[in-house]
Amino acid sequence: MELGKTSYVILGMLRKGPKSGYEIKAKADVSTRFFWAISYGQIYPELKRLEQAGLIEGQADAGSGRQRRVFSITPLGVQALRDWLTSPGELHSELRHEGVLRFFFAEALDHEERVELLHAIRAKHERLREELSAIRPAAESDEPLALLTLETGIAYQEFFVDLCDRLERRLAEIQTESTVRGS
Amino acid sequence: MELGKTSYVILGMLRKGPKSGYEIKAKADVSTRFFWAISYGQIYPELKRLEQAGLIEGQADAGSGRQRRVFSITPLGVQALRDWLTSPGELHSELRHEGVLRFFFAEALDHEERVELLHAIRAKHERLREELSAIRPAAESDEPLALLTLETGIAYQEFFVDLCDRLERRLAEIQTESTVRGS
DNA sequence: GCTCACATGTAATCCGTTACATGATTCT
DNA sequence: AGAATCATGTAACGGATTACATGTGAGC
Repeated sequence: MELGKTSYVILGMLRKGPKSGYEIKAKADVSTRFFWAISYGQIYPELKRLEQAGLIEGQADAGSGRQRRVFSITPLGVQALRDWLTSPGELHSELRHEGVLRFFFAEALDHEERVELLHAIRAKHERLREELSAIRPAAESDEPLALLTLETGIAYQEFFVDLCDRLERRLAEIQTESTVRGS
Repeated sequence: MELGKTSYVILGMLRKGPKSGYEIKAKADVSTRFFWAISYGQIYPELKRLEQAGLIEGQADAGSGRQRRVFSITPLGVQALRDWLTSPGELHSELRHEGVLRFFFAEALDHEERVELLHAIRAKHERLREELSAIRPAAESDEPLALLTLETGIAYQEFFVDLCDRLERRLAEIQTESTVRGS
């Protein structure tokens, strides 16, 4: 069976312990979401596929009062996860960033509007940074790599915040130049 | 008509001057690709749509020997571009980064394998940084914002290169701790 | 003459989101 | 009693990639 990256998100989450589809989503929303998002529309069908392939096993949850299926990873699943983690070849990575895209085309704007754009981008990343910082205390008891990844996420948001500040200064220089020369 | 971000990439490119679909792709491949990629499969159908909507105009190219259609942006198209550039609301941004994803799940690996993973991620971003640096000289004569955006791209790749170095050091600390304690 | 870059397009497919539908349990 | 959260799923849709098909012009 062909496994997509999403399958590995699920396998990886289950390797940390048995979980329901709902729990997988909840955990992903405070961790992998920031560099690999997944949705219910993928999770439930994929759980079915992975079970059929023998990589995970589901069982009706007796313990909790709720009616839910909890999935555990099988040795076969652990092997599939490990194989992916160590497989050579292209590490897929892509970014879709409307803010930078707009900035690239901002020659069509005037100075004021460009600055506003940078402020909007900055605000967005600051919000994300705070969101991640809020998660941090809960992650401190976690596995060390999960915490390192979270810190990476925070640093990533900070990169963009600092970037906006830098770009605003550069923009001011450009503006002064053209004003002095009189355009 | 509904315009997606891809439409604005095309409008933005045409605002810098008339171009064929092929040229739009070529320009995008050395600029917007790094934060908003587009493919031929989107470009040609979209050119048709934009022309029907009156946002661009195509004309058979007489000048060059080749048979191609060159598109120009119309005043309506410029307005649509400006409207998008200044529109408030969510700035879409998403990242899909297999390297960080793997690192998050690297608890399933041993120390050696984790370091190898970081090296692979680092190598990838270093390659991208060099790719962008190679483009730079050609962009120096360009519009200042295009150059600033390119520099942003270079800084972005550098962020990941530095990140890998930092993570490798952190990994070494973790490894030493657990070795000393004897696990 | 051959190869490479220029040039345009479409169809199949994949991946993922969104919206919807449904219902149980826990908390206030 | 009512709201919020837990919980599972599917169908429609949208966006984008890939592979394929086809042909021309320029330079070696």
